[in-house]
Amino acid sequence: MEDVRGLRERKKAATKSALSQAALRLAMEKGSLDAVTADAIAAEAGVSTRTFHNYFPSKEEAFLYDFNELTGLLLAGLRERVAHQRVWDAFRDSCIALDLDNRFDLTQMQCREELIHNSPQLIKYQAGQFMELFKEALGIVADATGTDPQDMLPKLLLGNALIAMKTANEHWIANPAGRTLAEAITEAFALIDQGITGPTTTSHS
Amino acid sequence: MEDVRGLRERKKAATKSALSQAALRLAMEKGSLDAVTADAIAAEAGVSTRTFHNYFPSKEEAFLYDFNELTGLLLAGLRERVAHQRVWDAFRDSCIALDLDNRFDLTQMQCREELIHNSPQLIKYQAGQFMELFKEALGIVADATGTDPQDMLPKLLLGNALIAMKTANEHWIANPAGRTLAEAITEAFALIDQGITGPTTTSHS
DNA sequence: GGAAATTTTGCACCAACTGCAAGTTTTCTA
DNA sequence: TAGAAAACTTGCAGTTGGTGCAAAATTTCC
Repeated sequence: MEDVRGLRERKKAATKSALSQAALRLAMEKGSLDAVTADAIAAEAGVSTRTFHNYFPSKEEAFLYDFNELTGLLLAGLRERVAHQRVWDAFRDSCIALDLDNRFDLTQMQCREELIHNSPQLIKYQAGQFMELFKEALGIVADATGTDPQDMLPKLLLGNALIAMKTANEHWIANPAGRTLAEAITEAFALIDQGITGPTTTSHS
Repeated sequence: MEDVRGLRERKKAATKSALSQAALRLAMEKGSLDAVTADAIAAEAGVSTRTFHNYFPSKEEAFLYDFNELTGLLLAGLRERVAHQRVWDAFRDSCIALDLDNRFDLTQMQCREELIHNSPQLIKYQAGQFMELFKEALGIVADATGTDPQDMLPKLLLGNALIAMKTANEHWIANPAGRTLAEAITEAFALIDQGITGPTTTSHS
């Protein structure tokens, strides 16, 4: 009853995961990924430093590994849904379908969030990954709808969707009581949907 | 007729600017900032490598120096306008008031844009600076309107505004013919204003 | 069982970045 | 204006990140 993939493939996936986990664990221990060396991560995972760098170009990439995997799932969901839904709804539903809250432990998500926001390096890397996500999503939308990816409209639409996703996630992680992540996402998308630009005015007395 | 600030301050500003310019010039020469060493930038500006790192923590920061200065201006504009305008309009008008197209040479802006989009490192750093801009803008809005910066609404609003700004800039730089940057910005903000989420649907035949 | 393909690892190397202390330059004050 | 105080520049040593290369170890496939 071996896995379909050979031993080699399974081992590679295992070490990659082990390295990512090690990065996460050590960062939580030290309170910051910046305080963790690539050497330490490799040692924790039981491989050489050189091997660590065969798998990840940097410790930040290792730390964000499964976040990065999720963007793959998100894009796959988008690709599928965009064929028979408005782009906006397709993106929202793909976010919800990720089922983040059931996939990960809440306290661990909170921990990761804090570690990211405490490390300038991690903020940059995560932002960079968002940029890639944006670019790929733009390609998908352009393919599906025939719009020019150079146009402002699809960029604005997708940018807003990304903002909605990120905002909803952050907000729910910081304040998970009383509603599901799916509800938070729905709320964020609905807020933009009904025209976000008006309401927040200054309170002239 | 000396500057109000002493010689020392002027010299510091001059070297900082020289270093930034050197980074830009060398990156354009080599076709990529990644191919330029900190040593080379320091040499080009006529200071030691160590001094370079006294001014900038990385070559990326040096490259993005004036971009970063602009965010200061943008935030100042926002702080001022938000007292008597809707946040949305205040942000848009602050963007326009930056007067980017008159402040910089178009071909140089195009060059910078290309260099950034060809360097994963620069993309990350720029994205990181956007994050900081976002955070500071959020604080300003929270102060001015009394909204909680934890709420989703101001985050969504400001996120959308940032997206609009970035999209308009990119679009105008890639396609400056026939209209001013201010018009492009106005258009982008107007597109979101009138509800961006609906129009782009798939074209079921 | 053993050759071929792939992975792991050590090693050498370059580049980024920082702390520290000594040397320079600017500023301030008497 | 001399000269002390403050601030800036620089070189040096050291840590870390990251890559290319070739040898050793492992897995795969016939």
